[in-house]
Amino acid sequence: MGVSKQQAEENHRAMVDAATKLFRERGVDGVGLAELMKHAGFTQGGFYNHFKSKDALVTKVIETAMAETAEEFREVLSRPAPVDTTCFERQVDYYLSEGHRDDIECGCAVAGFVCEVARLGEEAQSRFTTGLNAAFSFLTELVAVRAPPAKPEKRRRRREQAISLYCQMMGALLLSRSVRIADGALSNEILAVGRNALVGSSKQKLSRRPGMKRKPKRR
Amino acid sequence: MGVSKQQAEENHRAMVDAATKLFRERGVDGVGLAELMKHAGFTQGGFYNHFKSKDALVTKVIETAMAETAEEFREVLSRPAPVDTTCFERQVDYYLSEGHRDDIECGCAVAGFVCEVARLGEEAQSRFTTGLNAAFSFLTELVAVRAPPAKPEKRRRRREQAISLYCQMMGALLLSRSVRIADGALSNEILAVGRNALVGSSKQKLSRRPGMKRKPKRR
DNA sequence: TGTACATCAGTGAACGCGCGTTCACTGATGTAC
DNA sequence: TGTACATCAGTGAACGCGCGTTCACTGATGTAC
Repeated sequence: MGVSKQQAEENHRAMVDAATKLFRERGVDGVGLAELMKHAGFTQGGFYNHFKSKDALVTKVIETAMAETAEEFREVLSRPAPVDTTCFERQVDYYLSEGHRDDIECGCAVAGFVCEVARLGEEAQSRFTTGLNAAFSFLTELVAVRAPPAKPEKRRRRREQAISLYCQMMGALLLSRSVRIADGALSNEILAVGRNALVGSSKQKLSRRPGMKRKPKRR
Repeated sequence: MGVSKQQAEENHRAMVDAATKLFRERGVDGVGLAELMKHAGFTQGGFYNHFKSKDALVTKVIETAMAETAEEFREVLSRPAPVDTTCFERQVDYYLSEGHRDDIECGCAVAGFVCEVARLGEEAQSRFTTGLNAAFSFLTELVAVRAPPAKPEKRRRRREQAISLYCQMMGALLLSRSVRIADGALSNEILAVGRNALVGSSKQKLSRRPGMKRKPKRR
């Protein structure tokens, strides 16, 4: 009742943040506006001062979550890590970590919404697609480290590798999450297999290249 | 109003079938019992003659869908296909086909429920996990064709390949489905990349093995 | 084999409840003078 | 700078609606004799 414009903006963000977490955890249909507003710290009537419908909120959530995921991808690379790990390895290790698996509320938005997005509004689907394309572009740059600097015409091949990488990482993350409660050991195995297949095999490929010896610092 | 036991069993199956399709299409929370019963050809009151709750139906749906998926996997291999394709290739080609992508109602149950299962009841999660393990076992046998008959101690390695394969196939299928409406070209690209990464690279590996020439019938 | 009756799948109305959305109201913010 | 007032974020009650579930009832099925 009587709130500064700045405060109103902060409150708006609180609603989006609460929705992002709750939607990922329980699905869009599994969360009511009253509960959502309560989580954000308000009563339900105020919702329509900020969004014209639940659908509009969903669109905003997808857009925000995809942007935050892009941010997270970049941030992973700036974290302290063993000097002998490549960007690629660090990304895979993060994505397929138990921490990321358990953090459904805040993890990769693609994994969080991939199964719901086809049922959401047109705008939400559009934002999701834009975000996914951005993620593919980001990874396309990243996979370059797996091979010698590629010629321009190899860019297409690198994009294929990036898409393939994302499919495998996300698939492993989702499967790992799906059995986590019922079979924690299987859940961990899936993560480990994913890491090994992506990082392990990339190292194998490097070390197996004819005439190339495994450098000690590459371990 | 007065129905033979056999008819009642058929009706039961009709309810499960309708639920399986609707749940995959719109999610468990997105389908009400009244609509569900109508799709199965009945009025909503009769539901509780067959299930003690919606949750019990969900458990039955997961169990049934996982079993049908296993059936489907086996059936794919018995379909007519070019004689020079391996079982592995046929499975990948089916899984990453546009037909399978578009057939959300009846396709792979793992892909259909993977994002929802962690929110479902304990029993449903248990059935899902059992089915996923069965799928891993099935694929473990299948990936053997990618390499020479493995020694017993290589079984672990084949299981890893199978899990990795499923992650990649399912990841590609889900991503392809998620952007299908908003960007059909990207959706198709994801499928194609997945097929190429799995089947293409396996052929490359085979053909690249030192001193081994590509056999014509292997194409 | 024929008759009487218990069973139970299916009907359709009703239950309380939470959903998304609307609305009259409040009162601090922030603008106009 | 001080005063008067329009704005609008937030409140909380209310709306119609569809949800999951319950229930009295129907009547063909299938069993007991």
